[in-house]
Amino acid sequence: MRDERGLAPMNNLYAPYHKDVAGMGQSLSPLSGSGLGSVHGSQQALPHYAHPGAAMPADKMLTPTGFEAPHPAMLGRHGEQHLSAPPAGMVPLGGIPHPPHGHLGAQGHGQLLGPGREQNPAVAGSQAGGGSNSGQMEEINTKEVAQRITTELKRYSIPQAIFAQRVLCRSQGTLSDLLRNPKPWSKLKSGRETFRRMWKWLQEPEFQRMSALRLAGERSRGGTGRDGTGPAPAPGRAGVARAPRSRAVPAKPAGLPS
DNA sequence: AGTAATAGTTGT
DNA sequence: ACAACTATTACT
Repeated sequence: MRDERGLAPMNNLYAPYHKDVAGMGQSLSPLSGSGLGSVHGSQQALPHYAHPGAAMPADKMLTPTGFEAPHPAMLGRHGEQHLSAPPAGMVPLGGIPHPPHGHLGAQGHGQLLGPGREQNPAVAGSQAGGGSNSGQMEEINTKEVAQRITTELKRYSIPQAIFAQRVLCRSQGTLSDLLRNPKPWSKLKSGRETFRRMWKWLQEPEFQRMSALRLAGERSRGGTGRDGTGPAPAPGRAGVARAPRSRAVPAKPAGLPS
């Protein structure tokens, strides 16, 4: 019985467009009054992606004017081990983004992290006081990130295996371990990459997050009946040759290996 | 049955 | 030594 948080398993698809999970408990953003509200509601203050001058009208949101390169799922899932300095100047990276709307407490009771092995410097809570560190990533509070990822995954019913493979390019076991036993940033060496990806994912807008999941995990079973993922005569290795820039949702690149 | 968690092992 | 993978087990 180690169940935490009363999750309402009403959502099957990772679609952000949850009608409104009203009745779900408190995890739902309170402001979801307007249909679109819910989408951004979850997003804690979106940093506007640092866009000076150019405002980002809603109708233009499809064009990620800000970043398109730093995408794990987009860059192919092969060699990723080496992170080459992420595009600087984007996410504000702040201590811990506590959602202003407060959907925190999703669980209701205390965190499950308690046990003991927590040597994390009390970094959390550095939110007040103009902590906006614009600039590159500083240290990520792995504990917090892990917690948030766990929550979000549950919220959308995204299996670890999917998230791990699609977004982090890791295996399920690895993710599970990382989420349950996050090592302090200072103690991480190369594992930072993975956490960075998680962080990055959290920072993305809904549709983009889902895109990442769907991009690589296009596993439609039946449904429209048309999808080249069926037979897939062994794509072999490459096959990741998609257009560099797709307008609006890239749709589906191709079947997914693995 | 599906998903999450753990163990044990391997590669860098 | 760290990070991650696979396989296995446990739980829902």
